[in-house]
Amino acid sequence: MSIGIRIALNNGLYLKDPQDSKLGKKIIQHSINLIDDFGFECFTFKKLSESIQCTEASIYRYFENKHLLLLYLMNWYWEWVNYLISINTMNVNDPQKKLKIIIHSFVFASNDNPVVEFVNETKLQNIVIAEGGKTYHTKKVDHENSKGFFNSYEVLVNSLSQVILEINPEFRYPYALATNMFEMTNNQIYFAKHLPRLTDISVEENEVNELEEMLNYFLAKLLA
Amino acid sequence: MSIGIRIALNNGLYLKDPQDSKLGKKIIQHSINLIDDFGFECFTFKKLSESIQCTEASIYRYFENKHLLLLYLMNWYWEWVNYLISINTMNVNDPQKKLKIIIHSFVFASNDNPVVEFVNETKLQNIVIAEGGKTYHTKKVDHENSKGFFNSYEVLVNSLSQVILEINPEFRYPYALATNMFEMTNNQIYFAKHLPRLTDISVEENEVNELEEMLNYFLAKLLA
DNA sequence: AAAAAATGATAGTAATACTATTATTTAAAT
DNA sequence: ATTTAAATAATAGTATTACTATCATTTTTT
Repeated sequence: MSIGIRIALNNGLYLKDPQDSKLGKKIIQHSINLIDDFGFECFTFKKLSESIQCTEASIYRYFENKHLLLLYLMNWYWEWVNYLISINTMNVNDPQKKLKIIIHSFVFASNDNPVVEFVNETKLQNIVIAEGGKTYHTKKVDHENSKGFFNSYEVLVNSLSQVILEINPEFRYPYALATNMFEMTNNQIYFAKHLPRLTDISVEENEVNELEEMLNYFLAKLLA
Repeated sequence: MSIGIRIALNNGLYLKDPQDSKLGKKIIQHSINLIDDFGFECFTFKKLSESIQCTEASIYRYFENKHLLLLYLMNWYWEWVNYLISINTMNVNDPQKKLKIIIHSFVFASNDNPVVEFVNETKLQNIVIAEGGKTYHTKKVDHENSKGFFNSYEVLVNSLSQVILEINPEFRYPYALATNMFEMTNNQIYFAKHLPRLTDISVEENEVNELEEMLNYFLAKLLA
């Protein structure tokens, strides 16, 4: 019955694949709602179980803890953006065009037609913006990295860095620049909403045109 | 007996000024050690009180909770960098030179001679890098911003953005660029240490020369 | 020496982050 | 359709966290 794609994720992220069951999908759906509404600190498996109307123990059969659930959501997002980029740049050869498409893909990732019915991409992007950094700012980062929990992000960064080098093979910091474009996107949207003195752009109602323009402006100067 | 400067901080950050007493200074000193060693998530006032050999209740007389203590430390850092920048750029008129000095000041903030004996600047910078974002990625950010808890960061960003405009008055995003230089600094140091595929630079033993070079490279291109 | 301020000692509570066990329901295989 | 297996519910329990409260004692200031 389901028409959507299935996002392939590192299976060390979960104990039981949430995409395989009704309850699993509800866990993803409701956790996205709750984290978006109340923030990751306030989010608990108890509240999630109340929201879903299941028991706490059932959730623990899918995810070891809330940190890994967040990392699962981040991986979902990274894979989703990878997917958008790959379908949008298919058959595009001009690297300048590719660059513009990549930027557009991740800046507007939340506006694209949702492909998986239990994931609200808009809310997911809000979570990436507000909570994403917490997945790797942990003492466990090295251990989790060794398990490949950040591979999807690295793939994303790698795609962008390749295009950067196609445009300017002399550019000395393709990975740093690629990473920075992603991080800057999240930061600037967040600052526009909460600490506006730290940015020049405004983001009203998730209208991110100004941000896209700024990223293109930065990249044009850097890669000239 | 104390020779150092006294860092002036927003008094809403604490219940009782830790700079005013022996115990207060110990709280700052030991919290820096503990957060650096074990991470902010593992850090509790219980562990802090054991480390200091005081009671938990005493710590609560200084700080409402560990989040505000972290925000206090961040503010300390921002003020410290503001101080470094202002003394290092005193009597410097050439904006290009000022820019270089500002960059050097915050990239090497931890290497400067410590001025306050109970604050280990190297460890504090590690905390800023690894935990800093957690201070504003909270549901309370708007409320705390309205109390001025991010003013010191805004002052920092403002100083840099003014120099950016002096160099290139046409540059369209001075605040975003300034903010991004600070955020990028922290991110790239962190990635070099933990997720090296996300960057091009290496940082061994807090040796950040490559980072400084990269920031200058980015800024030169952007402000040309 | 008296008063005020700071800290210690102790206790207690609600919430968090789990783990464990057994019962019941649902789905799959034969 | 029946048996078996898998998933979930129901319930209970524990150690830790993040506090708050009270009163005694020590230290500092006047």
